[in-house]
Amino acid sequence: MMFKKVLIVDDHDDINNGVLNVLHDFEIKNIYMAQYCDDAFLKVKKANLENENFDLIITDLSFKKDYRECKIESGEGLIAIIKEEYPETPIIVYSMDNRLQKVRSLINKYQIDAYVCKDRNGSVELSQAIKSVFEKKQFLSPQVSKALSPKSDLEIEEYDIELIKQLANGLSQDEISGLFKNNNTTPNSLSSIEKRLNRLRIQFKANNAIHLVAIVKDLGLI
Amino acid sequence: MMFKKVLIVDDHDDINNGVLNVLHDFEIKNIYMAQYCDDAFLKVKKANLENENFDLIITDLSFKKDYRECKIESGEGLIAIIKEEYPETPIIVYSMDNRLQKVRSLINKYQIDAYVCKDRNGSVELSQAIKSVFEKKQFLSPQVSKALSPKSDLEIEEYDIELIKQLANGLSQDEISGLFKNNNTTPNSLSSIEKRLNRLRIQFKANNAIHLVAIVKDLGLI
DNA sequence: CATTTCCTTACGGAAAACCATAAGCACAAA
DNA sequence: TTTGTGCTTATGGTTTTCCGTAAGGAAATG
Repeated sequence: MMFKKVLIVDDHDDINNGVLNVLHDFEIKNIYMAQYCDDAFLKVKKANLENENFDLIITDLSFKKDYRECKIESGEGLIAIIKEEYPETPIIVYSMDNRLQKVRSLINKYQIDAYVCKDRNGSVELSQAIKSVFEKKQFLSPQVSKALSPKSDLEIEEYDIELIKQLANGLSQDEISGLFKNNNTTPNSLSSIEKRLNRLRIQFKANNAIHLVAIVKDLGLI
Repeated sequence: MMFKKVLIVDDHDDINNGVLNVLHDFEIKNIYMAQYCDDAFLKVKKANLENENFDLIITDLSFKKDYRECKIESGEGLIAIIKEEYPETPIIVYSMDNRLQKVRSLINKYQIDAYVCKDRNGSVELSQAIKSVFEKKQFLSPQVSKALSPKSDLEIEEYDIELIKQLANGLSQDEISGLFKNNNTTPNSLSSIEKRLNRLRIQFKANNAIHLVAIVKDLGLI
C-alpha cells in the first residue's frame, strides 16, 4: 500500500515533472499539481469539501513572482495555513534551501513530516522521504539532519532576531531605540542596543553590522 | 532531423530528468548527463577524441559544492573552456538566474546559443530553444529577451555586485578601496566607492548600506 | 581648437556607528 | 545590612559612513 492522492506544489514545471516520476515509481495514480500556492490551497480545500483529502503534499518553499497576484506568496505560508486547517495532512518540503535554522523552524512551528534538499540526488532522497512518511516516520536529508540536535550555539533570542531584522530593514540604531521604546520592548536605550549588537558581532564573528546582517541572513535566522 | 548526441549538465537530478523528458519528445536517443562540470568537460573531450562530438550541450550555471574537489566550479567556467576548445558546439544555458546582465555577458563573452530561464514553464521554453538552435537561430526566454537591447538603466553591473559582495563580506569602504587597488579594479578611490554606493542606495530605495545589502541579498543578486 | 559632458578623485562637515568606561539599579548571596 | 553580580543606561572619544561640492582628466561634440 501507498499514498493514494498526492499534491505537488512547485513553480518549476521541470521539478514537478521530476517529482511526478518519483511518484510514478510508487505507482501512485492520483496526482495533482499546482504552480502557485494559492492554487494549491484551493485544491486542498476543494478536496476536503469533496471528502477526498490529499494523503500527502509535497511542496517547495520559494515561488517566483510573476504577473499574478498571490495571497499566499511562499511555501511557508502555504504550510502554515494547511497545517492550521488540516493539521493531519502530511507535508514533505522539497527545497533548494539547506539552512539548518530554516529546517528547524519549519519542524518546530508546523511539524512538517519531511525535509528534502533538492540536490544532486534529490529525487532519491525524496523517494526515501515518501516511504518514511508513509510509515509515519520523519525524514530529513542528510545535509540538514543536524537540524534536530539542539546545538544551542546558534541559538539567539527573539529580541536579537527582532533587532537584526530592524537593522536589515534599514533603521538606524537610534531609530530602533525609538521603535522599541514605543513597543515597550526592553532594553531600548541606544547604548544597550549598541552593546547588544557588539555581543552579536562577536558571537557571529562579524566585522561590523553589515557583515552581521549578511551572516544571519545566510543562516536563515531572519 | 534533429540533434543526435546531447549532453545535459545540471547538478539536480530532478532537472536532469526533466530535460531528459524534453529531449525524449524530440526522439533524441543519444543523451549523456553530468552532475559536475569537470565530468561534463571530460565527456566532451572524450567525445572529441572519438570523433563523436556532441551536437548540443544544455547546462545550468550554478553548481552546489560538495565533498568533491572541482576544477571547474561553475557553468560559466564550463562554457568558457568549451567555447574555447570546441567553439562550434552549440550551448543552451538553462538557469534560474534571470538577471539581464548575466545573460548579456554570456552572449557577449561566449556567444551562447540560447538562454532559457528555469521557471513555471521552463521546459516548454527549453523545447522551443532546442528547435531554434537546431535551425541556427538564437533563443532567449521572454523574461530576458531584453538582454539584447542596449543597456537599460535598471541594470546592475558586475562591478556593483562585487562591491556589495565585499560589503556583505564585512569589509569597510576603505578596505574595499584598498582591495580594488590591488586587483586593478576601477574605480577604486574611497570617494568613488562612496558615490557608487550612494547611487545603488537610491536605485534600490535603501536607507543605508545595511539595508542595501539586505535588499540585494533578498533579490538573490549576491 | 574650444567646449561640453562624463567620470574619477579629493576634501570637509555632519551623522551614525563603534568602543571603552562608568554610573545607576535590581536581586541574590553572605 | 552589606557585598557582589549582572544588566541597563549614560557619556565621551574615535572611526566610519554619509553627503555636498569641486577639481582634474579623458573622450565626445561642435
